[in-house]
Amino acid sequence: MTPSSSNGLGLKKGAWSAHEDKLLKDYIEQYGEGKWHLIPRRTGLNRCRKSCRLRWLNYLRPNIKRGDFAEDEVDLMLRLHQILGNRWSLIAGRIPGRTANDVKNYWNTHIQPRSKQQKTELLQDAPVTSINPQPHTMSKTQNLSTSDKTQIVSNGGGNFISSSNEGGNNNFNVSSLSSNVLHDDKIKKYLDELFDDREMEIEGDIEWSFGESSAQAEALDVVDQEEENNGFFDFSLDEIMLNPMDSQQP
DNA sequence: AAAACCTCCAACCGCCAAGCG
DNA sequence: TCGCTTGGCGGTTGGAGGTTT
Repeated sequence: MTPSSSNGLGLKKGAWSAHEDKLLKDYIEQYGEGKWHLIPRRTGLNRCRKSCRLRWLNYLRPNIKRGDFAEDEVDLMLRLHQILGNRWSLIAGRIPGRTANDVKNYWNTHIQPRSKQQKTELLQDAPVTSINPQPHTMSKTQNLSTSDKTQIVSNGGGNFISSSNEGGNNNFNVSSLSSNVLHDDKIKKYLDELFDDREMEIEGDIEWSFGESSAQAEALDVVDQEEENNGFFDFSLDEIMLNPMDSQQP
């Protein structure tokens, strides 16, 4: 990535100049976000649509917070990552003023190295005992409405989700969310399905929509409530650091 | 003072899903 | 149904600037 280099199509790459920033900012203030493919044509910017979009989202957009992450922001990030994994855009949508790129960069530079180091030390100290997850069954079409008797509980050692749909056979449970069982493909698949389901509008009172930032916040308020009621997040930062979901990454 | 090394983060890349004709 | 376009995302890169030797 050399500054002011260009690709085969003659599009400029590398760092943005103040003039380019102004062109992009002026355009979006006039026409709004979206229609990224029109921006180079209308502004004369010699940049691809992706580059324009990224520059706006990560740098030019108003209310973007700069500088170090505050302790509460890091805390929130860790908790959300515990639930969502590397879904940086969802995590960022929950941390005001921070972009997905910010969150991802912070995680990769500050948290990941530390957690890996701790994990290595842990492995040296004691052998890891693999915990087999409880068998679970779950339908992709399972109704996750509030009428379900869904319980999220913590037992101190590990964090458990359990649920029972009294009317049907859709019983499932996940044990030790924050433990090494996350290596297990079945559990990972389950979590993927779980969150995929939650991203859809679910029959009932909860509207899970991760499309817009405000909606994301609303969706995750449910998680906050469960935290308050059930102590789902009753674990310390150090515990989280020992059990990151970075194991999900290939 | 300067070379080597390290850290941070802006930007790029490739992939995927949705929308549309 | 298929192929194309577009928007969006996560992973990765590499240059700039800071720190250490």
